[in-house]
Amino acid sequence: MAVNTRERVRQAAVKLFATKGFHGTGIRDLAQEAELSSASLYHYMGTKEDLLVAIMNESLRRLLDAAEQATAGLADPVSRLGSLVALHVLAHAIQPEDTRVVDNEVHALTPAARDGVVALRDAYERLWADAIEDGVAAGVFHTDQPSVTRLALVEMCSGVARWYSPRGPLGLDQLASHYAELALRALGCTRPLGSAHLQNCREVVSGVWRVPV
Amino acid sequence: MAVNTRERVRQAAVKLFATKGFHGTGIRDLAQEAELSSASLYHYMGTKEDLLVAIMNESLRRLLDAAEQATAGLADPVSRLGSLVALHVLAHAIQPEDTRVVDNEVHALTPAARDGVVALRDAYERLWADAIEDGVAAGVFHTDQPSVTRLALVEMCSGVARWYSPRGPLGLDQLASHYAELALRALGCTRPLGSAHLQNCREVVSGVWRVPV
Amino acid sequence: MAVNTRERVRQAAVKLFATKGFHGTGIRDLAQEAELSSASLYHYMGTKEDLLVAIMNESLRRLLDAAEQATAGLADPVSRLGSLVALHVLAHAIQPEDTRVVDNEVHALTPAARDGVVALRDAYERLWADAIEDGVAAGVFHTDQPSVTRLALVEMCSGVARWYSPRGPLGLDQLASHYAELALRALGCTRPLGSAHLQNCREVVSGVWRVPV
Amino acid sequence: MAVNTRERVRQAAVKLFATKGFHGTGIRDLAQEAELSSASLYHYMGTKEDLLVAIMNESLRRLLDAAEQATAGLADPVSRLGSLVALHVLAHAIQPEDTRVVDNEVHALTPAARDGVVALRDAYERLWADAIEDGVAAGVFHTDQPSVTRLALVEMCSGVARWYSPRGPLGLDQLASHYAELALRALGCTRPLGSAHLQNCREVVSGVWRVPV
DNA sequence: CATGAATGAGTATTCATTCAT
DNA sequence: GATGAATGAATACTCATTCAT
Repeated sequence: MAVNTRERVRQAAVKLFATKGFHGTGIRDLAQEAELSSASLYHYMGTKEDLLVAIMNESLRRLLDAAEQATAGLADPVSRLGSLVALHVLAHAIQPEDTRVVDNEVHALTPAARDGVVALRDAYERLWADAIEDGVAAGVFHTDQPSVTRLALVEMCSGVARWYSPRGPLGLDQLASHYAELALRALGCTRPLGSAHLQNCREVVSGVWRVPV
Repeated sequence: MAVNTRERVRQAAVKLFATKGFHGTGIRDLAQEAELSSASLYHYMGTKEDLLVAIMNESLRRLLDAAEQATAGLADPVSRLGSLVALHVLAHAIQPEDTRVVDNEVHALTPAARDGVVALRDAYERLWADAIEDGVAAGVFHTDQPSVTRLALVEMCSGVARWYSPRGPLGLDQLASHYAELALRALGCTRPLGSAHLQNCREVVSGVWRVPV
Repeated sequence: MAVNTRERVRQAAVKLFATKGFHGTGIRDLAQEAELSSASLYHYMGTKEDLLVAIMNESLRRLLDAAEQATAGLADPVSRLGSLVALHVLAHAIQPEDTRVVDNEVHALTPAARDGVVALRDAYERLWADAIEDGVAAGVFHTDQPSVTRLALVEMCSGVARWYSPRGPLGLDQLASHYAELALRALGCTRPLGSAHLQNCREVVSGVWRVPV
Repeated sequence: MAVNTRERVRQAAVKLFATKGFHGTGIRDLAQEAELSSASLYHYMGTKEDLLVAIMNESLRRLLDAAEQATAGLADPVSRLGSLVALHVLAHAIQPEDTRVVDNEVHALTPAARDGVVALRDAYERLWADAIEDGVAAGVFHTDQPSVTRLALVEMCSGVARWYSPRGPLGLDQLASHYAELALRALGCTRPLGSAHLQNCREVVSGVWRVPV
């Protein structure tokens, strides 16, 4: 019971923080969404900011874990970067609210909390940076500003959380492979992402977020 | 004098809305930033939301005007899309705060105000969509999901407002041409944006935002 | 407990609205009078205007109920009008604050709320109008402007709330019968109100306002 | 010019204080109604309360003057009381806003200012009290509570300001003589007010308020 | 004469949070 | 577990008033 309630609170918070922003969400909004009194809410959370920090850390932790799983054992930079893109896109497509909270509400964090979030984010982006740098070194990627390119590609993929709808005509597979193609092309690479890698990403996502994908 | 004060209020609002969000910015924060008492603030604005609406509409209006100027008379889809990318990137690099407000605070708008903002945004994206569709029809761009591609590219370029610093090593020219290259490559086009078009974009930006670029 | 507190808030509001007017009464005055913090006040009320509306509707509702009870079954216009006068005067003498709020603060109401109050008021005055018209038709009252006369008499009786003090020399019985005499005389009727009817009014008042009279 | 403007400010204040109450009327409302900037307002008045005090004192002063003129030289209590009633009613019918301010906004006065207003009011009511007491002594009026009766009659007549409209079917003459009849009847006196006295009241009112009546 | 600018104190209302029950 | 009650501090915004120009 308690576990479920705690989860309901978390989901209410994710939904509202994503929709109205952290500062735009009142504790009473949260209570209503979670179908609890506002006093009861405090059995399942610390402060409002604790809730935000937990959401952000968990979301980023999962993304990082998933990215590590998806690229574990991949030597080829094209496969690695393509997998990172596909995974990122899939994650943002199936968890758009969590993602938007992570992307948009950093400013609401206390400096201390922000440091932890930024550290996770940096670790995650390191995976992208390594893949790109390795690809450039291997001559399969072509860019004279690898960092700028990395930032551009990550932002491109994160944007998915702002518009993708599972009820639209575009399937997750198409979406992910389309983005992988865009990214690899932008890196000057014509080879597409192998469908085995895409399939692998789906499985990782499915496991990490415990959702059928 | 009054004109200057009004402008100071606007700039304070842009800075704080971009940094702390609309709901995270108090009227007292605004007053302090504008070096006014909070009561005096109300000589220069309507409500806090009026200020937000004005900022958003002006910013989008300028972006749309600039985009129309930059592409006016360009028949070639490659030049048009490249110019849109360069212009978008330049605008986001020199006005990152305005831009972040427009991108992140739509949720804080009243439905009525939101409609106006969305209409401007749609008009702007129409320019991108036309350029991409024309390029595909002309066989110079290759994508089987033009709308998705458009969204991906716009998001990629908007991301600039979140990390670019004019004090960093990367110049505006390099930035813009790099993004134009990424975008054109992603569209399966190897031809780069001509430097004359880039120069034209700089001039348009310089005129519309009245800033030397 | 909660019920008592709610009632305490209501009484504080009645007292202050009557004494200083609705707009002259601050939420802090209310809180102080009710011995609550101003934030706590909002557990027991909606807005300040909600409080005013509730006070007005309840007061008028009671007056209307009492008037209907006091005249129920009375066929004789002299008894009916005399009873209405006595009842009105008694109500205004024992509830002067509620009454003054109803009489003086209509201008502070939102149009929507005003409509409801005016409807109750009209229903109440209808009772007076009927009694007067019936008396004129029966030849026991003499006035060629029944509506004007009704307004004059109601205002005359309402005035009691502005000056009567239970600590003064005049008892409630004397007060009520004196006004009944004034009213009946003004209507050209020499027959006084029977003491049984006066007694009946006292009982109705006592029941409706739950106060020994 | 200045004199006219000052008068315009006074009239704006009377209108708004009567309609929305003193505390419900803002200095900006006043400025708008007087077609002046709120700063300019202060050339023509002291504080907002000064304006209220002036309005009240002038209104009461005029009423007192008029009452003294109307009854000067009248020995007969019936004529005196009838004239007071007629005059009061006429004054309230043609100056309903001034009157409502006087009647309803006493609570908004500082104690010091209130004393002056109450003194004028007492002097005025003294005229009524004398006429009633003289009539009782002379055996033409019959009431065992002269003070209560006086209060009742004054309130009855003041009520006119709350409902009378010059655009309605009832003329001023009819109104005044109807009220005189009601009052005299209530005092147990069957003799009506002579039409010469009514005419005299009209002339006094016309002179004191400088309005054709 | 007139007013734009300015403000300290005030407005009603909501905030996140605690705690006794 | 759950919540009604409670509140100090904050919210956006308005007040009556002054004053330099």
